[in-house]
Amino acid sequence: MPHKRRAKTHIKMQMSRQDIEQSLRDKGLQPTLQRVGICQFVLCMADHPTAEDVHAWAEQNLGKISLATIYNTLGSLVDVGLLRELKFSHSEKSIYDNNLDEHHHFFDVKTGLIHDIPVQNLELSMNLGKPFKVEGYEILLKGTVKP
Amino acid sequence: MPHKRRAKTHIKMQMSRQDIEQSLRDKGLQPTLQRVGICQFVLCMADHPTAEDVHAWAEQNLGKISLATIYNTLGSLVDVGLLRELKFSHSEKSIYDNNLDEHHHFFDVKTGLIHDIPVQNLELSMNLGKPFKVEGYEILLKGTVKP
DNA sequence: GCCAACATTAGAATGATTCTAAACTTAGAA
DNA sequence: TTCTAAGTTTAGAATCATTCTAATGTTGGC
Ligand SMILES: [Mn+2]
Ligand SMILES: [Mn+2]
Ligand SMILES: [Zn+2]
Ligand SMILES: [Zn+2]
Repeated sequence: MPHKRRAKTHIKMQMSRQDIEQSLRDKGLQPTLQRVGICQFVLCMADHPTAEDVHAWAEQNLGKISLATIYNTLGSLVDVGLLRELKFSHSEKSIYDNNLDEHHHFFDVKTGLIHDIPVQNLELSMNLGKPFKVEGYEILLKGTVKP
Repeated sequence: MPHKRRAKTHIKMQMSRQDIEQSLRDKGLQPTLQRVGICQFVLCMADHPTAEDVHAWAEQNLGKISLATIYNTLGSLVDVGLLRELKFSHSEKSIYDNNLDEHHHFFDVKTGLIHDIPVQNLELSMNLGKPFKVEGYEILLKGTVKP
């Protein structure tokens, strides 16, 4: 049964430039200007952005930057585990998730926005045949969110 | 709570050529040779095939056929509700589902196969904040299936 | 048989993402 | 410092599933 109390929701990590540079070094990535800039957005400000979103922000805030760099950087961040890559049926674009806690998602069909749902807020019970060995599951809720 | 008894699983509809032709007419689609052939596979034999799978079967069993026809036909079948189109995160390709009952899916990480899970076999309870109005959900289980 | 509507087709176009190969930049070592 | 190798960025080409285009073929009712 789900908890009665509302679970504390993921709070966006507030990181200084130095924190970001250190995180990158810790993961074996050089803290280049482009990477640090992209991280500021993708780790601290953005909410499930697409590569296109990241590129738009970067062009606006860091000056001209190649789309290849956006993809390279997002790919590296995913590889070292600072970011997750998700794909949903309603779009062909990947979205990047800075919430590293295990969680599910809610798709707002009106706005197209994705909201995080903490695992504690959902409970799944299953009754499958013996042959099925479940190792994990993803739940995508769909609906609308009140203003 | 999930039922104790195992739900009867979706049985693949066995349709004669005539049945298929009638279904197509009923939906306002001309029962062309290509369409009927594709339906034989995609409605009666296949299990979550990709467009590529359908094309391979069709080339093999119907003779030369354009990929565009495969996509056109699958699209029409989806439009009239004889088929569903699904996309999963683990692949960029759409898969087509002839199970029209509401159901969830199990992804076998070893074989890459998708299995249907009747809705009665899963029960989801949720405890979300007031602003969320849930209109539906998709559950994707992942794991392996015993031989 | 004739025609308009509908289908099929080859190949071009699209769009997200990845690759290529050249030009930069960086971190150390000397 | 200077040098160099490794790592990074970049423009543009390539990839791949899917959609579009526009020409050709087929059908069903008259
Ligand atoms: Mn990736
Ligand atoms: Mn489609
Ligand atoms: Zn998330
Ligand atoms: Zn299915």
